[in-house]
Amino acid sequence: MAKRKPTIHEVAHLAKVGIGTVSRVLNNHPSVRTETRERVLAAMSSLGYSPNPHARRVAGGRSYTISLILPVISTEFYNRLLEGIEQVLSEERYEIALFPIFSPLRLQRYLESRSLAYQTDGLLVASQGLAHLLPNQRFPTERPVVLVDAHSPRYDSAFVDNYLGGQMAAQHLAAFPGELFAIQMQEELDEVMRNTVGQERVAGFRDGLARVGRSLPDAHIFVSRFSAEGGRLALQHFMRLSRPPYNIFAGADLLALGVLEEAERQGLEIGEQVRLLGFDGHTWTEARGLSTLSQPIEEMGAEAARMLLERIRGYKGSPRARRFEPTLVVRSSTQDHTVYAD
Amino acid sequence: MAKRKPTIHEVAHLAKVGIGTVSRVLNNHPSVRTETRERVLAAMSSLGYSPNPHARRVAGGRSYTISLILPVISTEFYNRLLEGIEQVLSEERYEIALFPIFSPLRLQRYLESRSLAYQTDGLLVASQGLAHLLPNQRFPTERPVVLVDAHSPRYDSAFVDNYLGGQMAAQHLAAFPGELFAIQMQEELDEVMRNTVGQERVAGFRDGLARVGRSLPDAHIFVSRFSAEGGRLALQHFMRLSRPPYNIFAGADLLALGVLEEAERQGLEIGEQVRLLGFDGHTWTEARGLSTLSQPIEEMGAEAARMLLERIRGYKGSPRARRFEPTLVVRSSTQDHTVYAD
DNA sequence: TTTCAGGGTGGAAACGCTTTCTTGCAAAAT
DNA sequence: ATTTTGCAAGAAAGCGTTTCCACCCTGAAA
Repeated sequence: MAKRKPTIHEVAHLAKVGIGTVSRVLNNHPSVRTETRERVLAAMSSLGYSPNPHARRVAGGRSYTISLILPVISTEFYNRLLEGIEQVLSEERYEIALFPIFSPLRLQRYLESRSLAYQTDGLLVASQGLAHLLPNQRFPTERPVVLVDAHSPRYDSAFVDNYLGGQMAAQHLAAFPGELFAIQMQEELDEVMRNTVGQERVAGFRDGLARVGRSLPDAHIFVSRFSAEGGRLALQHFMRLSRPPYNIFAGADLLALGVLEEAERQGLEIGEQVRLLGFDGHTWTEARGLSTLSQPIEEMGAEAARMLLERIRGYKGSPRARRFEPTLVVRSSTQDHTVYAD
Repeated sequence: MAKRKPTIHEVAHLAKVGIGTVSRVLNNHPSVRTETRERVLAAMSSLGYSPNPHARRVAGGRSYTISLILPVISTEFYNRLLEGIEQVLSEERYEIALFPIFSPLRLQRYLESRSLAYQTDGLLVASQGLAHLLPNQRFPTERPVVLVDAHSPRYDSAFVDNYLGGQMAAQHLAAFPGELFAIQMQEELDEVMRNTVGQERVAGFRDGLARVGRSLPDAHIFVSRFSAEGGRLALQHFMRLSRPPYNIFAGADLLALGVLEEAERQGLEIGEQVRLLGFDGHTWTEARGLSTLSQPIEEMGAEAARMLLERIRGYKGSPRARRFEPTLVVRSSTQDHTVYAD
């Protein structure tokens, strides 16, 4: 029992070819006849074979695995990001090893050079404040590093312009009658987990409002942890401050969800007494009729993955920064039925 | 540039020994003379040598890595669990590869037999409903599997008795005057993410109350997502139902934190008008004076890790179940200053 | 018909280690 | 003095891959 995993030799034997040919099939080498390739692939799947990444690394210098370091907050966002990354990498038969940052301590472990995180072919880092923590702002590795949803002059990066998103929110919401409000994601207390995304979005909102002659009083900004319940508390808070209609920019779709829930509880009509704009563009927003600033999360992840692959393959240029812009998606939560001068 | 890393051969040559001896030094093999060992160590540090982990894994036939599959909810709990597991494994030169379940889709990928998760020496699975999803309730691997914070007759497991914890909460809180309330963690809608922990705790609470002749009306159970804000909403809800004092069993410390925050906002005194008992025993509860049912999370993780190591080393016995019990920690949140008959 | 090019393939060597086998040698036992 | 024991350490055989070289074809060019 406990039969060992099949090796390339067993595949070769079953397919009646040499091990060299099996290896060529594994690596998509062009000079393998289609008929041979198929026989080998059939043998592989019949044996349940998968190559040993460590042996690949020893022999060829590549393990066909990359590391993704990411925080464990805001899971829907990271889930989509992962999806985008995986899309690109799986086409190239790359695997992803995840390094979720559960705590500052755990992060420190990841940053030690002997960590498993550095034993792969490259690093994808999805954490804002992370680069700033490192000595010389560099990760302790010779292998390529690409930042995603973050920015640094040292490394390739792909990120969304959150400030711009805030401005777009301002432009959209300022057109409606009624007072303006914002819900901002609380910044983590810990330096290590620092995440300024919420700040950037609200700053853009405030500045965007200023540009059209409106101002956002500090009292109209509700700071909340990242949860739907936070959105509910925010609406309760706003209701104590003033009367409808409320024009609310929620710093994230999840916060907006709480506003929707609480509005329903309070009997406020969405699109009339409460105009609500989220941020993220998660799929469920469509069903809920929630207007939102849609981020191209998957594309951002895919682009980061592509840049990393290029680096792994030897590209040596200076760091590239790919900026993505959110898109305003208007739904019923900011489309009321009354008509006013336009 | 990029001079190649020194290998075991160069170390052996410099220290004037064979490569076998260098390897023995690396692996703390006892039969190396102290004098020889020191010569080898000196050679290593003078060359800046560090062993190639991939080569070790290929040659040794082991990956010196185990997989930990876990959900990404309730991060403090899992952080502590990880800590306990790592404690044991790092002593044995083992690394942990994490497989966080971000979504049902991602879980399905982990369960496919060709996943990276199965490229390691063993599996540690910290997810309640997971075993039930599998064909024949077995993971598609010949490697050893141990469940932690979960239970199944098929595999070794280490878990905390949540129902008992609920009963202990009942016994403690029923002694105080005033009405009784509970906050229960919402079950995930998704079958895959199913987590009955919240249910078990509240069920124990209800049954424990029944035993002493008290009952817990359904209206006194507030079901909330897992967030501090959920606790705040819960207290608001209870305040609408009845007057102080409130005796509240929060299904998790994080929910209790929200109750603390909201009580402060509402001017209710903890320990007097609000008696509050959490569940988990996280470290911050001490500073906040929160009574709680402390779970031996680290020990549970450590025990699971030990069982897995034994299996990896060839232990063949039938599945073992290790049950842990929570401990009641009484602090000021359930120690009021008034005196009544005891 | 012969020569040549080049695609397709098998197998040996290499990657950097661990592990087993073997030998050398000194101390203990006969 | 001879045999036995056991520890230390070198040599060599793997581990599961990639890569390179040599060889065999087949078909086009001469």
